[in-house]
Order: sequence, then structure tokens, then C-alpha cells
Amino acid sequence: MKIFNTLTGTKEEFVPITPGKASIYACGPTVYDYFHIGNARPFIIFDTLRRYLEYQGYQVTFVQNFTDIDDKMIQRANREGITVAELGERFIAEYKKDAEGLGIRPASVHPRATEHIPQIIQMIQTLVEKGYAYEIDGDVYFRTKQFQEYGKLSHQPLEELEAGARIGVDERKEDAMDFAVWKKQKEGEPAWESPWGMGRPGWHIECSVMANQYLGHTIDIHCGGRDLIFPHHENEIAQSECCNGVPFAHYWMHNGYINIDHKKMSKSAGNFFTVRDIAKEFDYPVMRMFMLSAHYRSPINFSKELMSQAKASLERIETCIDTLTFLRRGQDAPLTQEEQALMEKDYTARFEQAMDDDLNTADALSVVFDMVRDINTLINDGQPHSHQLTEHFLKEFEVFSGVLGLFGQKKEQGLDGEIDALIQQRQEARKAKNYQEADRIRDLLKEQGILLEDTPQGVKWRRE
RNA sequence: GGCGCCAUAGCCAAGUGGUAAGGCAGAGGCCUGCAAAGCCUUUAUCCCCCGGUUCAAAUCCGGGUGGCGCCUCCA
Repeated sequence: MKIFNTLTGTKEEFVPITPGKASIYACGPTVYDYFHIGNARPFIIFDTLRRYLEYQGYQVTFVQNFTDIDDKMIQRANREGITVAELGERFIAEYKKDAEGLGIRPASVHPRATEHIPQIIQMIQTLVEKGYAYEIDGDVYFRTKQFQEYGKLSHQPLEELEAGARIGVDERKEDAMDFAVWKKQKEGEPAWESPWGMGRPGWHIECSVMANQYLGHTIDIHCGGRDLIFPHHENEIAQSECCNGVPFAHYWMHNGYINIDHKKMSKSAGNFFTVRDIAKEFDYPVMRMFMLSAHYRSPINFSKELMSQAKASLERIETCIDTLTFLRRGQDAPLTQEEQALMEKDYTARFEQAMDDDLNTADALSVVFDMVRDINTLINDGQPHSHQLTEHFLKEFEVFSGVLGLFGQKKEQGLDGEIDALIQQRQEARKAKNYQEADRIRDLLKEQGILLEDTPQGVKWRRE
């Protein structure tokens, strides 16, 4: 597949370091609160990347960290009167609930910063020894001037970065662009012992260390949100490459933002919706549908209206799957020419072509919709259809579903005695042309969230 | 100030040199006891504007206009 590589600014064919294997590092959440839908975008997108690479036969090692020590963690923990560790535990658990709902599979490893303090200290020590980092009164900074390639990911000339640097920088630093890799303990902060005294790691160093530990010196793909390009990812590159002397990651992938009223959603701006809150109004898969309906690098505007659109779209696919499932339970029929012809159409090839093109999920979904319409057109006649046909397309949906992490997850509805009895009763009433009674039963079921559809093949029902 | 992105129908969104995919919403029709679901038809002579290159441009180049982002914690 082709990947747009932020490092080179071009689309490139993905060639892994080790044939048949792919190593991916994705920056995970800081677990100080529920995550918002802007945070959810990279989780969903890169989970889809992982699924697609696995579908293509790669053995994928996917690492996503939990940042469980930083300023925000400390603030929040203090505010709630609990320890940073307790806060972390709590929101890691909450992350997992939302992630599961969104169809985000657990990573191969979910390392936590606080569980890698010795390794972090060791990497900092190496950097200090090599002259890439220096200590000032318990703080340790990275010497950006020492790394010639600093700025290669964000494509910013170092001088210009300096020109834009803010006032209020720590005057003790050798250079305004230098960043902290180790922070001296302040009053009331959790801290660990180190060669530079009590302190805690800077933000950027944890990713360098954990990527290194679980994936090696050089990894295939590193991904995250666009806002991490500078300085976070730039700093990761500096630390890792100066420490190990080899390229850190071959491919860098960055997703676009989620906007609200065309402005970037962010915690600090306050214009955000948590995934947990949206889930009260829309099912989790609707959020995933929303995310996948546009290309991952484009910014997308979030609104309830767009969620409703995503919901209706998703239902269109689910309904088609439901109908196929329903037909498969019903009467079989010999395979017709039309059915044969439809089964020979190669939706999979088009789907793969779209996904191969830098994960074009919007285009891939359009293939699914084409298939849905073609199936519906064929089975619209109310006749029984070959089980061979229904099997074929249910399998096709399963493939697409496995890659996108969407639709078709619902378990086949078991036979429910009570519902069946009522449906039976209603059928009797209909036969006797007692439509008042028939409608009464239909309304009764509707109140319980059971929707009925009368089809020539029998009565089909679905929940919600 | 530096660097960069985006502009396609009422809404969303693919397409990036060969004559506008797909979804949502709307309208009309078919089907239905009525519904629901679905199907069919319909909705951009045209892709922000102005120039240019080309046999050919929404797609490339130049210039505008509008919107957004990074340079600071941020997915």
C-alpha cells in the first residue's frame, strides 16, 4: 500500500524493514480525563491502518503508550485529592471502555511512562554522555543545536523556529529551542530518583524509550495527530536518532483535526465533546463511521447533523446485512444468472485499491455502498434467493467489516419466544383482515424497540 | 514574522490531465391493508474568482479572495 509520509511529503509504497512484519508506534492518550472525539480520530484511523496491514498478511506489532505522568496529570490528581497513579488507573480503565465501543482493538502493548523510568534515565544518560543533553540544577535539556537534522519532520528551518520562540523561556537554557528531557521535582510532585536528583521525565522522552524497547531502534511507522509533528515528534526523532545513531522511523503518518465550527477542537479551547458524552446520543460505531467517511488527512467538521448523516449511512449497510441474514434463514432457491453475475463482481479489488491509496476509507466505503445497492436491487423482488448468494455477500461484508471495524458486528438475533408469539398473533389478525389488532401489536412491539417489516418472505424484525 | 493546508450540489465527500464516485436530505413513482425497508427516476453543462500551459484542466502553473493550522500543552 501507499502511505503519505510526513517526513518526505510524498506518497510512498510501504516497504517494511522486515518482510511480512510491520512495527507501528502510535502516540496514545494522557490519561487525566475522558478523551474527546478529536483524540479519538487517530485511535480509530491507526487502528484501521493496523487492521488493513493485518488483512494484507503482515504480522503487525502495534504499540500505543499511556502518558501517565505530566503536568495535567498532577494538577488533576491534586484537584481530586488522589494520587497521580490512582488517576491514571481510573482513566486507563475509562479509555478502554470507550476504545472498545469504538472498535479500537487493544494494542499489542500499552506501555506506561511510569513503568519505564529506569530505561528513560538510561537514555537520558546516554544523551548526556554523547553531548546531546546537559544538566542545569536538576533539570536536563536536549541540546537541539547539536542535532543537525532538527526540524526535518516539520520542515521548519531551525533559525525560523527560534525567531518564533516565545518570551518566557527558561533563561538558563543554552538555547531557546532546547527542550526538557528530565524535570526537577517541584513541591508536591511525584518524583523518581535519578543521577540529577529527584525528578520526573519530560513528555517526549517516554515515546522514544518505549518505542525503542518494544520495537527496536528503527520502526516502520510512527503515527499521531498533526499537532504532534512539532515539537513532540520532532523531539522524539532528535532523542532517538542521537541516542541510537540510526533512523527512528521510516514512515510518519499524521491525521487531520476534528473541528467544531471550523475551528480545531481542543481541551484548552474548551470546544470539545468527549466520546463518552456523544455515546449517550449516538452509538459508538456511528462515531467510527463519521471518522472513516472522510480521508484521514483532511480536517473534518464535527456536528450533530453530520453524526445523524453517519448514522443513516451506517444503518443502510446494517439493513442490507440484516436482510441477507434473514434470507439465509428462509427458503433456498437455485442460483440464477443474475445472482451468478453479481457474485462475480469484484468489489474486493476496488475496496483494496482504495485502501492501498493512503488508506482512502471514504472511497472504500463508497465501494461498500455500491455493493449494498446492487444487492438490494437484486433481492428487491421479494422472491426467495439462493443461499449461495447470501453466504457469498455475508462473507464479503465480513471482510470489509474486519478491515474497517464497522458494521455487521451484531450477533444474529436469536429466536425470541415472546416476540415470535406476538408476531404470530399479528399475522393471524392480518389474515383475518383485523388490521386494527395487527397495528396494535405492531405498536406494542415498537414500544419495546422492535420494528417489524412485512416482506413476501415473511416478517422481518429488528431492534431499535 | 516563518512554515503549511484547504475551497467540488441543500449537507457531507471521493476524484488530482481525458470530459463529475458514493452517502445524507428533498421531490416524483413502484411495492405495501397501512407502514417499514428497498428499488427506479430526479437534484453540479460543471468543481471559489481571474489569467496562463495543453488537442484536452475540477485536476498543472501564476495571481487574487475566503477559511484553517503549526511555530506554546494539544490527537
